[in-house]
Amino acid sequence: MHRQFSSYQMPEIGRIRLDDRGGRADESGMTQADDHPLSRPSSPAQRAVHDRIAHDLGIAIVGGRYQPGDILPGEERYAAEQGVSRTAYREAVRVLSAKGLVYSRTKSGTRINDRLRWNMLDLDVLAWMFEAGPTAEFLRDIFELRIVVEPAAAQFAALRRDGQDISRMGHALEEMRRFGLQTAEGRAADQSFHRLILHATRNESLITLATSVTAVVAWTTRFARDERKESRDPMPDHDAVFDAIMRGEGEEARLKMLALIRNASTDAGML
Amino acid sequence: MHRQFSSYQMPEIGRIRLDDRGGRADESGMTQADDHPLSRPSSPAQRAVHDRIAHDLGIAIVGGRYQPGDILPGEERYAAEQGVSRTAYREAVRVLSAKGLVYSRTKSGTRINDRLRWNMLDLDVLAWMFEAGPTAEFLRDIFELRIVVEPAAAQFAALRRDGQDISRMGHALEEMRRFGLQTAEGRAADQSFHRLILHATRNESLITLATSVTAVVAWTTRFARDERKESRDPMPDHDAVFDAIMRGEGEEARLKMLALIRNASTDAGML
DNA sequence: TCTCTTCATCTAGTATGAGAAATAAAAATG
DNA sequence: CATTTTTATTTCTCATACTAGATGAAGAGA
Repeated sequence: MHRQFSSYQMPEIGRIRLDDRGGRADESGMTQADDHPLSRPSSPAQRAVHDRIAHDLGIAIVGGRYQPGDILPGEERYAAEQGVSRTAYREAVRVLSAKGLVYSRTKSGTRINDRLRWNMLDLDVLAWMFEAGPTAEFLRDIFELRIVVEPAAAQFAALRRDGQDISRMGHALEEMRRFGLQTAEGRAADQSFHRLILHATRNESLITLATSVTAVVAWTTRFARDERKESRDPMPDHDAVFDAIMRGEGEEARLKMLALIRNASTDAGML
Repeated sequence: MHRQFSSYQMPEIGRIRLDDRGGRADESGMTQADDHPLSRPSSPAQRAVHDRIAHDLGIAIVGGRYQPGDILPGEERYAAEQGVSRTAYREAVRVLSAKGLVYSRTKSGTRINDRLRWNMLDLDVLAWMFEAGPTAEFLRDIFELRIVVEPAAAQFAALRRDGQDISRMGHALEEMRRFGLQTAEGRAADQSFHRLILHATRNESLITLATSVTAVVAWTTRFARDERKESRDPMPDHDAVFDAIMRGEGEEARLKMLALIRNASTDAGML
């Protein structure tokens, strides 16, 4: 047999996942260049065992090494083979079950659920998909979702933003203009701008959804960056969105954001 | 002190939650009147202990009895007070953690996460919100999301549906027309129609999202039903959506679906 | 007095064994 | 052949012991 699932073969991406959980609260989109992804005060130096197991199994499942209908190894067996306790394994299975990936019954064992039951928008599931090697369909699905969600968010933001939202967005765009997307500060400002739009929608479920979607987009574009030397100047698109939101023009904000995403996606090679 | 969280005070709604997990696969939206919500073959007669604990704590959290930043009772203490084992309690906490509701650290205890980290689109979280007594903002958020998602789904469906999709949708509409929304068969046909549209989008993340949204909508309208004796005839709206999808007119399908939802929502008293 | 270090303490995490409950499959019964 | 009973297997639950790491307070040093 082979040795182990070993999630440590992809350290770069693996680390990204951790950034999203357990950071400090981040208030609401200030633009300080706090972008050290590793600046967490004191994460448990080595991940908990049950967490590592869930990670390994999660990748194996979304990566297709287990198919829907397959049954996971029994508790005794897995614990013995992997040298962990049944407790840790069971807790890992509970996590997977909570995300809809598997379903446990006595006597039958725990089976992989049908993909329709998977919680595709869960941040961990998305991260696992990404680590397992995202399929073209997966990426297409997410980018389509982005095209659905972000323009709608801009529309709601245009109708509900207050003065503070406007001023913060303006500040983010200023910084973005000043530093450019080649610098970390510039990219942080870009992220802030989009986060501020989300915040201005006053819709928590929309925020949750968009957070997942933009995470995948960020992971994707992080590697697609710098393919062409100089891509299109992003500022006019952003200014147009900001202008529409500021003036409270919902439909216009939606269309401008749609244009922004279309341009950004084609520049990144997607779409 | 009070006795226990006791999720059994709301039997009707509590049972709804169970229907979504662990049913048979359901292939893809056939119209047979299989709508007995209680027809599951052999669910564990009484729910697992860790599941009940997760349920109780989940409701307590989303219902605001614990605020973000609060810490849950320690393992020893909770186990002693509630008469369960530490194991069961820990597994429940793992579930909540997997859904983003809490975050555990040694010595600090497990704290309630900021709402931004909650997995608002998780079916269980949504169900708990609903059981805890959905706030007006929560319902507004979900209905807004529905208005964003379902028209977009119709648009994609119009571009990607195949002959089988069309024929199934047509059949569903026939049954819906035949039985009407006053009967269980008619409502099942209605659900099938919407599910078939989702299926035709060929986008799994969209399907996952819409599944959550429509679940909440269904729970809501289940109680708002029959307020007015005879509401508007739903068939013309449905026929219009179907027609646009059949002809492959994406933008038209989007607009017709938007109209359908608007009408249904106003009839149900929402919006 | 202040700062840094050390250390006791508290809590979640891991491990193990033993048994209960559920259920799929086999066997017995009509 | 249908139905019921038994059997075997697997998850589920509990109890207990121990580990590890974060926290805060006591103590040492400036």
